[in-house]
Amino acid sequence: MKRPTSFDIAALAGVSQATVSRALSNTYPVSEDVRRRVYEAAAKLNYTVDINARKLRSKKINTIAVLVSEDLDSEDSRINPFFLPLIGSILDYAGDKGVDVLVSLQKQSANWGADYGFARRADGIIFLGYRDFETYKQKVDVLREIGEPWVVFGPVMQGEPDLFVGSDNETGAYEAVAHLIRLGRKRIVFLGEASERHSEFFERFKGYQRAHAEAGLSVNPALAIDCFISREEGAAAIQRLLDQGTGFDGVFAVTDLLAIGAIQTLQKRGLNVPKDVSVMGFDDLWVCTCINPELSTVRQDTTTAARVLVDTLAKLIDGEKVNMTRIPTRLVIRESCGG
Amino acid sequence: MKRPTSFDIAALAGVSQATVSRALSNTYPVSEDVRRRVYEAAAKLNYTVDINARKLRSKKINTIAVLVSEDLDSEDSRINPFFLPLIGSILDYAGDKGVDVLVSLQKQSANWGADYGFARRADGIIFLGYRDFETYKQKVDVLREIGEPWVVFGPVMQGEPDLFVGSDNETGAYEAVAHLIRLGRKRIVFLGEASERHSEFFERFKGYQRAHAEAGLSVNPALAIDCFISREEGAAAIQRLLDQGTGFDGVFAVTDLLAIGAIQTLQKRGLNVPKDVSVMGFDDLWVCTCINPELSTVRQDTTTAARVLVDTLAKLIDGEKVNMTRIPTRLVIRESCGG
DNA sequence: CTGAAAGCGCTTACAG
DNA sequence: CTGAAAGCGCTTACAG
Repeated sequence: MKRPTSFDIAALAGVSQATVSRALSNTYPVSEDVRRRVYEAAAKLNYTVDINARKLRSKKINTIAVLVSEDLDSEDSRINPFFLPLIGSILDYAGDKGVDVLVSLQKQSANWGADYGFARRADGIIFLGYRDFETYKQKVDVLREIGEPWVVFGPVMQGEPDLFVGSDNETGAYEAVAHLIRLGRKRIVFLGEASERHSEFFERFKGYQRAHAEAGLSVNPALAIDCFISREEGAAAIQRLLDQGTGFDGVFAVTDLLAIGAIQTLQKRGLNVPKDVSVMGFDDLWVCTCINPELSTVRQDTTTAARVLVDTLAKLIDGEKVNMTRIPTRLVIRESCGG
Repeated sequence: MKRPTSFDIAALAGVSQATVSRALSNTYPVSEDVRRRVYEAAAKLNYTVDINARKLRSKKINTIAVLVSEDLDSEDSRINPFFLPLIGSILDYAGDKGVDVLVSLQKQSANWGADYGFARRADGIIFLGYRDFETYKQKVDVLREIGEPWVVFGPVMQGEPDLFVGSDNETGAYEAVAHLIRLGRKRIVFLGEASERHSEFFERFKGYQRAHAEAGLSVNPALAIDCFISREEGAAAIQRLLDQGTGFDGVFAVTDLLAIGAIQTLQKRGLNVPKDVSVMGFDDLWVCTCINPELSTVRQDTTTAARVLVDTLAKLIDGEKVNMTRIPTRLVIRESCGG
């Protein structure tokens, strides 16, 4: 039983093949009577348009690729948990728009050739993942050369002054740290990488600085702990600090994962959170309300982010100009910071 | 600047277009000299094969669709967290095999037409998500009719005696409950749906029963609490039990999410886990080690599951026979069950 | 090992 | 609103 083609439908409906195509694609006016006959014939033969022929002929692919970079830090999950609801929302929103989504896990080891292949599987690419600037730059340069639209969530991309989709990291961090200061915390650890290689974290560091400056507090360099984003690194960093005897009464972590690692170490060392140390995270993973004490954090709005990413990419695909979009964050106060 | 075609490469390399195709697809022998010239020309023009033309002409799609059913229970995440590492592993493994993966979130509200469209976007479909049997049956019947291969992770599908890919739920549950009994627990709650509508949970109930039977213990029907899979439902169920005054000293939950909800309620009511009540989950989400006490659980092997799903689907696509596959689970003992 | 040619199943000007 | 016809960019018998 061969799969039916539009010619089979045409024969059954008593119209030309071209008319079948027009009726089924809803692009040209077709008489109501013909339309019904075509749909009935299609239903009877279980016919669906061959998507590959349509894509080839129309030159519209109607598919976006989501390239998620593998997260080698974490123990078992290969994708950083923050990106999971974001991917879910992208699937959701793209689904509503009738756009297919190809998802690919980008291994650190993989050469760019693999991604490059996406250039004709999708109209554009969304990059997700905590990669440093250099990694993105390489990939993005190739895409620029072949004229393939792309967008990254998170970092500010050099050489693309108008293109930014990400949270308002500076304000989010500022509000979080200002809250800790308001609670009376004076020696607040900054847990994360404060370098321009990861601009989203660097912006959070700037918010941390501004909150201190506005409160007339100086930033103690010994409290800025350079580490990446996993729970293990958060735990290890706090352990080091404790071992050194560096005193602190607050922790602002650039990810919830780091904050959770910090809390686990603090508790293991007999310290009370939030009594002895207030802890604040960033992201608002669903895990925040599973742990004890529940984690205060800066919520990133993944639903809005997904919409903005998909819409921005759609504009780029259509050759339109895009605007830099900073998505507002929201401070979520729970048990871990006391007060 | 128009995108180059195989004719452009042919002209540049001084061969026929057919030879370009053969050199680039690695399907027919081509002389080394010609091969090099073709690859050089392709590289120079940034050429990649048009995947849509290839798919149309060759009739090989080389793509699988992962259809994840939306999880309406949980507060924010749209996909049950258990499926996340499984999806990650599918992306990983399929990527290694050179197969594209189309991921789609299936809304409960959506009509089947949406999925049906996948029939020609992908060679086959992997279903993921906790849906009851009736929901799957409907979809699967259509696929059977149009001859599209599919596979579901979890439930035993009626009418497909040879097709099963899932964890060995009965044994996993048996081992978990037997462990609780060995610790001296005698009144163990079964938290989850013990009905054939969800065969994976029903199998876990059978394991719960067998562990009791082997220990010479009778199963108390008042301790089998019918509830679905979210944290909220787990919390509410335990609350009801406590309010009723039904005594218990152990909880076996069919998902970690339920177990976490149970622990939160127990602690809120002033009970100590594991001193007063031992709690055991199922899945081994990464969250298990974030909470306090860390959750004992039955680990489902998502890496193996992903391989088996992709390989089984590949066999079905090739028209081969498949075997029923029960993937072994592993009991992971942590703080929450004491002992 | 290579070339000339047919054709995969659609969409879309071009006419009417 | 509808039909006849061209053609999207490949793969793959068919010959040599």
